[in-house]
Formats: sequence, structure tokens, C-alpha cells
Amino acid sequence: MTDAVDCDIRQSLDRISSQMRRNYSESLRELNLYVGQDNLLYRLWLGDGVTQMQLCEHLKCEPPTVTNMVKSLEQNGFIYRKRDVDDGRIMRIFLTDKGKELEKPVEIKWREQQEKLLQSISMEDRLIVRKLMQQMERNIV
Amino acid sequence: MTDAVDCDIRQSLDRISSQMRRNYSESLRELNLYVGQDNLLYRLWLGDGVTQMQLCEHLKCEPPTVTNMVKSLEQNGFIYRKRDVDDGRIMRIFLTDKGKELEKPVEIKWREQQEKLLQSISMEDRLIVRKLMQQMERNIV
DNA sequence: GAATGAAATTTAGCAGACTAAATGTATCAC
DNA sequence: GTGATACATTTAGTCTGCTAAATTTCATTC
Repeated sequence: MTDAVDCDIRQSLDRISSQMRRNYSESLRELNLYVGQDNLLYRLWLGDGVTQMQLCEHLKCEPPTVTNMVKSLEQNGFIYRKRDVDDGRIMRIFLTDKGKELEKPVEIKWREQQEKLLQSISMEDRLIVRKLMQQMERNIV
Repeated sequence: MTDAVDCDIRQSLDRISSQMRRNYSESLRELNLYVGQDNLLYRLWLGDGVTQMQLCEHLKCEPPTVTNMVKSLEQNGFIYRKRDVDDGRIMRIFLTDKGKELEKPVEIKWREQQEKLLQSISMEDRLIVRKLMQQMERNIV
């Protein structure tokens, strides 16, 4: 019995996150963004001029992944890169106007998807789920 | 407030599933498998000779993804493909001995990861989480 | 039975994600 | 200042995942 529940939770988690990814992907394509790029831009909306290593930490991914994402976003005119004047190893990433303009529309898409995910779940239940998911996060680090 | 919780849940979900993916990936590399291939093999352990379309449905992904996964698994000697005798469009996928031998070791890895994810969470809470996640699954289809 | 349409798979091309290895730059010790 | 080491980024190559379009085979309809 224990096993069945455990297994269901893992698989359920998997199905939810991959379906969410598909939904976000589809939704973000309307803004000419690929899924994941929104999260990189989000870090820049909080304040740009950030290094790629800082983006790595925020996105929780490896440097080559950031290199590719940054390249793609630059080619599409959402950001630009500038080498640091004091430390030649460092690339600093900045938003273009086109990149800044996406903040509001992306926020709307996020809200829509979140509401869809949690519809018909009460506030109490949301709090419980959040607490337990935070525990899971600590468990798997 | 509502927003904050919603957002936390979405992001938490994201962090958990990507961390889980990393953990599974690392764990499965010891068996010479890439993450996701275990799930394809699982379908074959239930019974092989399955078509690629059936694998699509099981993995909930698109045909080209299955083509690539099957190619990789075939090259590594875990499975082989045979064209259906009655319908020349269909490829049927079978396990090799090497593929069959992975069932137990993969099951152990799954159990390990699941236990890690849910440690220190009570049975009641697990049931609650499962119920709410099932609701989320229905929400986002 | 030839043409049309539907189904299963593949190809090409792109994105996120990874590892391993290379490059370029900075720092620090001697 | 030269050499060793550490750090930020890039390159090359692989995998899962996708879409769009091509291919092959089957089924239907006229």
C-alpha cells in the first residue's frame, strides 16, 4: 500500500510537470518565447546586468545551458551581452526594450496557468500542498 | 496572498520535478540508461511486442521522440525492432536479454528515489498530497 | 484498379538540459 | 614576472522533447 501511494505521487508529479511544461510552451509561443526563457527573463526583470553564473544559479542549470539560452534570446533581440570592464571573463546580460516589454504579458500567462492548475482546490488545501512540497524539496537536494 | 501561494506551488513543483529528474538521471547512468528510457522499458516489461504508437501513449510524448528513444535503446542493445507482418507501417518493439535484466535494478533505483522524496512525510499527508495532485492532473489536461 | 485519404514512422531542425573538454582571463605564490 | 591554479564562458556531443514536412503503407471510394 505504502508503495502504491509513493509511486503514484512520483508519477503524478511527473505527469503534472510535463503537462504544465507543454501548456506553458504553447502559451509562451504566442510571445515568441520558448519555455524556460521566461524564467531567465524574469531574473533580468528583477534587475539586469547580471552574469551568466548568476543566471545559472537562478535557473538551477549548468553553464552550457545558459550559454545556449542567452544566444537564442540575443538572436531574437530580447537581450544583449556586454563583457565586464573589470573582469574579462565575465559576460553581463541586459534587457533590450523588446525584452522589457514582455514582463506584463508573461505575468498574465503565468497567472492563467497557475489558476488552471489550482482551480477548485481550497485555500487550506493549497497551503497544505505547499507545505508538503517544501518538505519534498528539502528531501531531494 | 492567494497569488503568493499559487506561485509558490507552481515554482515548487517545477523545482521538485527538475531536481528529481537530475537525481534519476544520475542514478540511471549507473545502469547505462538515460532518464526517460526507464519508463519506455517499463512499458516493455509489462509485455513487449508493442508498437511505437503505443509507446507514445504510454510516455505521453510525440512520435519523433519515440523514434529517437527507440533508436538509442536499440543501439545500446536493450531492445530490437521488428516490422509487423500484417501491416508494413508498424514497428514492433521487443526486449533483448540485456533489456530484460534491467527490470530489477531499475525498480530498486525507483524505490530509492521515491523514499528519498517522501521521507518524513506521514501516510495521511501522502494520501492528501496524492488526492490533490490527482485533482491538479485533471485540471491541466 | 487507380486515386484519394488516413495512419505509422522517419527526417530535419530547433530548444532545454547534461557532461567533458577547451579557451581565455584573473589571481596568487614564489 | 613566471608558473600554477582557479574561474567564466564556450564548444562538441548526447539525450529528451517539440513541430513541420516527407515517406511508406494501408484502406476506401469511385
